[in-house]
Formats: sequence, C-alpha cells, structure tokens
Amino acid sequence: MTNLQTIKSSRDFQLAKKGLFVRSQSFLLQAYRSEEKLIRVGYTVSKQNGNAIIRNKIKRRLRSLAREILSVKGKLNWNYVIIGKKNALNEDFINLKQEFQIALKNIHRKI
RNA sequence: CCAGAUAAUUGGAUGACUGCUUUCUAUGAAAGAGGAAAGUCCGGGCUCCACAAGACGAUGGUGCCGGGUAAUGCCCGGCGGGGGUGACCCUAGGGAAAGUGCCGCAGAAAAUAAACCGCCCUAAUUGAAAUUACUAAGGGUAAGGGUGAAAAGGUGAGGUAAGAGCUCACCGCUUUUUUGGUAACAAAAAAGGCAUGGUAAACCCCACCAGGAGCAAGAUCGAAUAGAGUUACAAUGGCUAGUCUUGGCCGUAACUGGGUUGGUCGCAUGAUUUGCUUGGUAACAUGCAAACUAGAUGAAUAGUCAUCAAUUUUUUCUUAAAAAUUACAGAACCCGGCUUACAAAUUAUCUGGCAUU
RNA sequence: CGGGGCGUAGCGCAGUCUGGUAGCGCAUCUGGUUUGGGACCAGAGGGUCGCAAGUUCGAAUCUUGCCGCCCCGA
Repeated sequence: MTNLQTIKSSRDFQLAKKGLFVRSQSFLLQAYRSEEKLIRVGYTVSKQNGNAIIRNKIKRRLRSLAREILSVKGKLNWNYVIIGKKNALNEDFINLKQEFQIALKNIHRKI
C-alpha cells in the first residue's frame, strides 16, 4: 500500500494506450512497464458514462478496488490504467473483486 | 370531506470496520458538498491593462411610479391593462399630431380616406295599373349588404328626400380646471362635437446606464537556457486595449523553428452565519450578543456491512413476510440575484363546493 | 473562464436579415421507355421547421428562457 501512487501527467496515459490491454465487463485495464520501483495507477471515466456524480462514483469504486487488490497482487515497476464503464456503478463489489483479479492474471500472463 | 390558491421548510437516521483531504497542542484529535454547488443569464468585490487628461460618436442594454441595495435587467409596495365564480395569477407597461417603412389574400376602399351593390333627389325617355315600374345621366348619402384581425366613435331617440354628431340622452374620447395622492394615477365638473387606424420584441426619437479583460487575473521562488533566423517600415514609423486631440513611451511589427509548462502566495473573518431589540406595510436597515463553518488541483468528502424509517409491488383472512426503491444532483477566487432540474413529506393562512349541527 | 456557430422531409442544404405560399438535389413509390436492367421522361407521397412562453390579426422567420451538437482562445 505504501508503494501505490496515482498517475497524473497525460504523457503516462498516452504511454498506457500503447501498452498491454485487457477487456472486462465493467472496466478496461491497460498496463505497461516503467523503470521506477513503484506501483502506479490511473483512472479514466469518459463523458459518455453520465454526469459528474456518476463519473465520480465509478472512479471511487475503482479506487477502492485498486487499494484492496492492487496493493497486494500488483507488481513493482508496473503502471496500470483502469477505464471505467457503466457496469461498475451497479455491480456488486464482490463480483467486481473477482473480475479484477482475473483481469490482473490475464494481463500479467501476456508478457 | 373534496377541489384549489399562496407562503415557507425538510432533502433519510444511527452504528461498526477499512480508507482519503486539510489543520493542530501530531503513535492522537477536530472539521470535511448544495438548495440548487448546475446553467453561466445579469450585478458587484478583487486583480491587471507602461493605472495620463479631455472630447466624441458608435455599439449594447434598460424603459409606469415610489422605495430598498455595494450594485443590478434583482427584490418590496403601489398604479394601469388582461384572466379567473373566488382565494389569487399574468403583464419588455415611454413616444405613432419628428420622420420613414409595412398592413399578404379578400374587399369599392388598408389611410391626404373611400361610392361596388344599395337608398334618395333632379330632369329626360319608354311603358302605364299613375303617391308606381324600368333604363341611362348628374348629384346627395355612410344608415343597410358584403370582405377582413382591423373600415374613421358605440347604443337608443329625434330629425331628413334618403341620410349623417346634424341634434339630444347615456357610454367612450380629447382639452381645461378642481380635489385626493410624494408620484404613476384616480375621481368630479365644464367645454369640444369626434379630431389621433394598427405596428416601435420594424427602422427610429427621447431619457438613463456601461472603459476593457479576467484568479489560466496577477505576484513571487526555483529549474532550464539562448535567444536565433527571415521579411517589412525605418522617427515622414510604431505603441498608448473603440476613435480623435494633447501629452507620454519605444526601435517596432509580422512570420519561422526551439525551450519551459514545477512550487508558494492569491485562498477562506466575510456587503459572513445564528439569536434578540428598535424603525418600517414590506424589501431592508440600525444596535447588541455569540459563533468560525470545505479548501481539493488526474482534483479529497468514500467502500463494505448491520439496524431502523418512508414509499411501491407481490403473497396473505387481519396481523405479518419477502423484494425493490429512497429525487435532482458534486465546491474549484468570493458574494447578491435570476433561470432551470427535483422522489417523497410537513406546516401555516386563505378560497370555492358538498354534508351535518 | 471567455467567444462563436448549427438544429427545416430518410440524407445534404435553401428560405430567417425584410413576418403572410415551406422549397431544391439525392433517395423512396407509381407509370412510361427497353427483350431485361441502368440511364432518361412524367407524376406522387413524405414536415410537431429542436422544445416552451411572449409580441403580432398572423411566427420556420421577431424577443426571452431552456435542450442537444460542434468549433475556437486563454
């Protein structure tokens, strides 16, 4: 948990576009390697999902997901970007956890 | 009880575990989204524009009267007009006798008013039933017909050849005077004898208001480096954030390519909030007391669970059980308004109807 | 934060300034032409003029407020 940081610059988001990619029901996961010994996470929720409140809520649920799972199972030197979809708003939190763990496994395998 | 009108309020509650942002007396404690935070439609504060002075028109806005306010296109009170059985609601509401434009179709005519059908008179001709009928000409007429959103006062009576504000009564209008009111305006009286069609959310006229840009304003610290090239004008040039004049300042302007896009302040004590007093019909203002109540920047205010509350649906003989839902919506410099969105609930006052006493 | 534009038939656009009849091209349908198809010719259908209120006798057009989309600047 101490290593978890957020991605802020738009350059890093552009890098993630060219990196690895996994699709899931309630979110999309992008990832790429960097040289720093940190786990970094970025969140993206586009305007098509709804107004500011819905977007905020999706982002918060994703953030709590990352806090619980990514701090334990994430790998050092990796940067992740989570793109929220509409499902993330109403899906049960337990199902979200399972989805995220599967997605993580898949993206780690891809190397 | 039913149906409404107006004003105002609330915007699920409690707890546990795990987390986020800020502050502090720092192994802990405290605080942490709204009535609209929204739309960005107005008005201010604040900051800059090398803070210069004056004049000018342009452009935009506002538009009954009085008051409130830092200010407003906002609010309060009143007046006029319109709607509703009523409580009450709506209202961009100056000027059309300064000028210009427009009023399709229809209709005789759409604005210096006007004669299509009709009505009436005159003289002539024909016929003849002779206080009448027909035809054409000249004149009178605005009552009737028809068109239109709108036809130059309306209704009734008198009057007349037929008619007409031609005359009279009532209503409307215009002008003058008086009374009430701070005023918009209202009421009354007298006179005129109908003049001024509508449209200014058409141009326009009149009165009043507005310098421009915005916290990515702006200030400061640090890092990085570099400032370079081309063209034009060269003190007869350019800038001075609408234009002009005076004054002031300066090499200036355009293009090409390159670098930086970090931190801090601005930034939370304010036209502040709550309670009371006094003045005022009210908006609001004065005074006193108490309180400090978000400050993020890929952007905090959450995730999960439990109990309760409300509503809906299903099952059920009532009790009850299960499931679902709990609106609109997220601060970004700060205030005052406006507009728009909103599940459900509550309170007060008033109106109409029905029933009972 | 500031500025600008657009919304009209299935699609692309006129008409809005200067109020009165909603039109053009492609597409669709019908008929003709051809052995048949295309092209061509003739005709027809299809519109809450983004939504709501106001001004006016009358609004796609004027005014105000909303909704959606797009673009530009800092």
